[in-house]
Amino acid sequence: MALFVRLRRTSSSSRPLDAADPFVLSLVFKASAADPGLLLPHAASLHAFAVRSSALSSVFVATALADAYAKAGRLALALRVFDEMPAARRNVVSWTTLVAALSRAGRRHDALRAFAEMRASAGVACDSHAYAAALTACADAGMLSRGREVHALCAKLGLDATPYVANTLATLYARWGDVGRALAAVGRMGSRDVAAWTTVISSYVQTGRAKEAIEAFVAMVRNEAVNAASPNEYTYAAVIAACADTSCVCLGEQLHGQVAQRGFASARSVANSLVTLYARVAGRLSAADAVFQESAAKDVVSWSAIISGYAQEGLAGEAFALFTEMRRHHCPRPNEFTLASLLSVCATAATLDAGRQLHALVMAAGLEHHAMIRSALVDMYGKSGSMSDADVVFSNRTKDDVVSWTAMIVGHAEHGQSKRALELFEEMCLVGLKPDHVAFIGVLSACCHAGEVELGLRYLSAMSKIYGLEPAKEHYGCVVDLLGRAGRINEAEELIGRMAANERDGVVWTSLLRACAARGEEETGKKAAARAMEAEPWGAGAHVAMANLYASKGQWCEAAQERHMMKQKGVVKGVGWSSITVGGEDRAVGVFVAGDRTHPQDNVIYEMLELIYYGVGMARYVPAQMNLASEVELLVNS
DNA sequence: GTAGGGTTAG
Repeated sequence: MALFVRLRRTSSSSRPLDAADPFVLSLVFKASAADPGLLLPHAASLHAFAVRSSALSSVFVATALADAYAKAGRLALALRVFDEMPAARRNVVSWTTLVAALSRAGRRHDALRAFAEMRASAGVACDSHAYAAALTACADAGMLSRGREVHALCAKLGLDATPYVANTLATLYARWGDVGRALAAVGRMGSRDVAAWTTVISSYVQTGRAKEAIEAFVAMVRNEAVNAASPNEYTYAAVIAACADTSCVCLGEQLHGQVAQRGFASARSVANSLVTLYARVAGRLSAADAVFQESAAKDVVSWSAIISGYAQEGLAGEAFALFTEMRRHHCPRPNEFTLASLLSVCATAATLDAGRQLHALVMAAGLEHHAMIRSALVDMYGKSGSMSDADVVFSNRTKDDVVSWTAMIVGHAEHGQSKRALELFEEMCLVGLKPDHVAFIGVLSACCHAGEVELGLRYLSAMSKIYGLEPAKEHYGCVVDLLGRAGRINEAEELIGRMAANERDGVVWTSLLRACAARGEEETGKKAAARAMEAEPWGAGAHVAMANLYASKGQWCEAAQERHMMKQKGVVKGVGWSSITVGGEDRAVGVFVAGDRTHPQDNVIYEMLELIYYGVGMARYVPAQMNLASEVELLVNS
C-alpha cells in the first residue's frame, strides 16, 4: 500500500508504470483484501481515484475492490460497487465474490439468491469456486436439502472431487451430523491437503467422535513427511477441541507445547480452543485464565470461553466480573454464547434478579429466539423459582428443541409439579422430539418426586428398548432412589447390581443407604455405607445417613460415633439433633449447624435439607448458594 | 501480466 501511494505521487499517466493501470490497481485491492486494516484508511481516496481514472470500469478492479470492502466488513460499500458494475460485464468471478460476500456477512439466503441469479445469467458458467461459495452458504445456514441440490449440480459437472468443493461438502454433511457422507466427500479428492485433514478431524469433532478425531490427527502427523501436509492453526484448534470434548487434558497439554514450538500459540483459534480445554476440565481454570490473559487479540469467542469456564464452576462473581470487564472494553459485543453462560451461572446460583437483567440484555440484543438462549432462560427461571416466567419464555418459542422442553420438565419436577412434568415429557414426544439422556433424567426425577415407582421403571426400560439410549449412572441413581423411597430396598440393590461396576458411585450407594436409614434396614445400610465411603472417602453423606439410621432406632451411641467420624474428617464443626413429625410419627433427623462455611460442609447441610424436605413431603429445589444454615434453622423452627 | 472459493475456537 505504501508503495502504491508513492507510485501515485510520482507517476503521471504518460509514464510507463501507471497508477491507474487496472493491472496494478487490482493487485493493490487484492493485497488490501488479505489485510483489512490496510484498505480502510485509504478506501475513500482509492475508490475515488479508481472512479476518476475510469479504472473501475475494469471488471478486475471492480471485483477486487468489492472483495476488499466485503472482507473489511463493509458489505454495503461492496454491494454498491457490484450494483454499479454493468450487468454484461459481470462474470463468474465477480458473481462468486458477491455470493461469498453475502454469505460471510451472514446473509445466506441472499447469497443463494445471488447464486441462482448467476446460474441464470447468460454466458456465465459456474466453476468450482462458485460451487464452493454456494455450498459454504448452505453449510453455514444449516440448509442440508439446498446443499444436496447444489451437490448434485456440481457432481454432474465432475466438480465434486475438487479440493475446495469436497471440503465444503464435508463441512455441510458433518454439521448435519452425517460423518459418513462427510468422509465420502473428502474421499473423492485425489490426496488430502492440510485443509482436507482438518475437515476430517473437525467432522469427527462435530459429530461427537472425539476419539476418532484424535486418531485422525495422529495418522496425519505420522504421515506428515509423505503427505507434505503439516497441521496448521486450524488443525490444532480442531484437535484441541477434541481433547476438550474428552477431557484429555494430558494430550491437550502436549499439543499446547507443540503449538508453542511451531509458533501457532498466538493464533486466536488455537488460544480459544486451549481456553475451552482448560476451562472444561475440573481444576484447570487457572490454566484457562493464563492462556486467556496472554492472548493478545481477544474476540467474543475468547471472552465467552473464559466466562463459561467460571460459570461451569459456579463462580458467579468471577463470571460477572469478567462480563463487566468485557463490556468496559466495548468490543466485542456479547452474543448468545456469552449470555447463555451467564444465564447458566444465574441458574446455578438461583439469582433471579441478575437473571432478569440478563433477560433484558437478551431482548436488547434481539437474541430471544435463539434456542441456546431460550433453553438457558427457561432453565434459569425454573431453577430460580419462577416457573411462571419460565412458562412465558417457553410459550413464546418459535421452534421446538429438546433442551428447552427438558428445562421445563426439570423445572416442574423440582417445583413438586411432577404430574405436569410427566405430561410435558409425553407432549414433547408427541411433537416429534426425541428425548435425550438429560430429558430422561428430568422425567425419572419427576417420577421420583411423585413416588411413581412403576412409571419410573417403565421409563427406565423404555430408554434402551424404545429410544436406544443406554441408561447412565444418573438414571439408575434416580430409580434406585425411587425404589428406595418406596421401601423396595431389595429391588434397589438389585438395580445397582445391573450397573457397570465403574458406574456405581457414591451417589447411588448413598441413595440406597438413605432408603435403608429411613426403613431402619441396618444390615443393607451398613453395606451401602461401606461402599459409599469407598467411592467417596471425603464425603459425609454416608455418615449423615448412618447417623440418622442409628438415631431413628434410638441407638444414640452409634449415631454419636458417626458424628465423631464426621468431625474427624473436618466436614462439620458442630452437630445438633432434632426431630420432625412425619405422618403422626416422630422421626429423628440430624441438623448440622456450622461454624465454618466450607464447601463440603455446605454439602452436608444440603443433603440434610433434601432429607427434611422429602421427609415432610415437600419437593422443592434447594439452590446451591443460598444461606444454608439459616434455611435449616428456619425449617426446624417452623 | 490483473479479481473469487475450503479447514478453527464459545
